[in-house]
Amino acid sequence: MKYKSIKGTKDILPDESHIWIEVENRIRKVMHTYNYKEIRTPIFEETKLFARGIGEFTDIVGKEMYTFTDRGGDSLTLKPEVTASVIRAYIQHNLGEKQPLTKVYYISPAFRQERPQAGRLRQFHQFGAEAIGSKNPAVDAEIISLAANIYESFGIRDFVIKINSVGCEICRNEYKNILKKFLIDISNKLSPESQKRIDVNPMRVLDSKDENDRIATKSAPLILNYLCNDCKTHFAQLQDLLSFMNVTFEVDGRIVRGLDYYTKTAFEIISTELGSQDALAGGGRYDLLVKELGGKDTPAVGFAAGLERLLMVLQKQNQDKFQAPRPKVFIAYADKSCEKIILNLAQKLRAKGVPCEIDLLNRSLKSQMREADRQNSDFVIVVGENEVKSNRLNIKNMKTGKVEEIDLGNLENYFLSSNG
RNA sequence: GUGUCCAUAGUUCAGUUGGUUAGAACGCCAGGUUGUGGCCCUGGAAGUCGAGGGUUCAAGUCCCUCUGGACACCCCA
Repeated sequence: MKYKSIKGTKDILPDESHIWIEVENRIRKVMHTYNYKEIRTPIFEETKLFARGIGEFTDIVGKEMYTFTDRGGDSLTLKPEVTASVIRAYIQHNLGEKQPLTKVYYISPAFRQERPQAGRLRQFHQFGAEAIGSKNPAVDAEIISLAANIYESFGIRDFVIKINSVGCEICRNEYKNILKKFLIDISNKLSPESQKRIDVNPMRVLDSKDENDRIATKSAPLILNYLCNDCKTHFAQLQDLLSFMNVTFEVDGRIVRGLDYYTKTAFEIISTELGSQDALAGGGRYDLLVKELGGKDTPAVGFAAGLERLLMVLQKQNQDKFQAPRPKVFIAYADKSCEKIILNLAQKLRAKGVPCEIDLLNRSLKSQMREADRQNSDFVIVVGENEVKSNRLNIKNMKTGKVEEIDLGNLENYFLSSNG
């Protein structure tokens, strides 16, 4: 085997592509019930866009981006997440001038150069939504409910919604200093990894998976107790609204998002079914990003979710059987001389939108029947001398085994009526 | 980037302390007398044993390097 797909990438083969198509369509359907419209942005952007948008010192920008120089000497990057691109498009096309609130969603590949593991690929797929233009906590609530609704629409119930507020520029910085002091005092009890993080990103220490870190930070100050009045009210209102909307959630003061641009609301949807990579979706409010990227000061909320992780949960729960496309009719020939006739019949049916298949390998009738069975087609028509002479066709129902005889002229009608 | 385990037909796997032409199941192909699938029966095709190097009379089996995969850390979707 000479050529192989790149490490951490996967082919979606014909046997499974229909599942992706169906899942994507269902996601679209829920998005549309909330009146979000699809936006499609290029898979690569100027490197600076992500460095600026996501944050120079995040892991994503620091070590995970697929960055290259094109022949013109420009530094380009395969998008590691989609929000920055969406906001770029929002600003570039002045979407905010057309209407005060822009509600968009996306289903898109994303790229990060990490070591692959369960639920993590180098090219993976995200779906998500962004509502740009309102600071109303009702939008936060809508985004969270939208994300949750997508999972529910697939019959998935084994997930937990965790929400937090990471404050704004003012109260977060004050809190960070208080937290730093606390962490420095107990730093000898922390893991080496966490010790390094005290300066760079102290809030991340609270989110550590290390058992000892968890114990050591049990009495750590949580940001929820240090929010300014504005952030505090916003968070209280959000909880109130979610309760009114019958969205079940947990408040978790330790949630920190990996991207720098979040303000106020941060949330995660965690699967209780998956392994180590159990985050189905994450999101929150990012009131500073639009301005940061050169637009007007515009508040926004959004979420991003992993398509592969949704598929993993679906597979684990064996929730849904997605039907693959299949031919309704298989038209076989009894002998090769009838090939032209079956081509013609297939042509007629296809023109009417009836999916059908014929043999293209000069196979025996037995083989054709086997093929029809394997293709899971509903009906088989065998064309031979008899049919040509009588102008009548036998239609075999493959489920019941019964055969019905019709006039050749009624062929299309037969499949367009209740049988079709 | 770090760690652990792994790599043999299309797929899932056997393959003894190194020893002849590397096996099975499923799948695939063809048949089982006239023009009808599934079940069953018979036969067939199919492997550079991940790649490269080394040890040996002899390597799928032992050693090294690389590549890829699985899982975990880090981080995230």
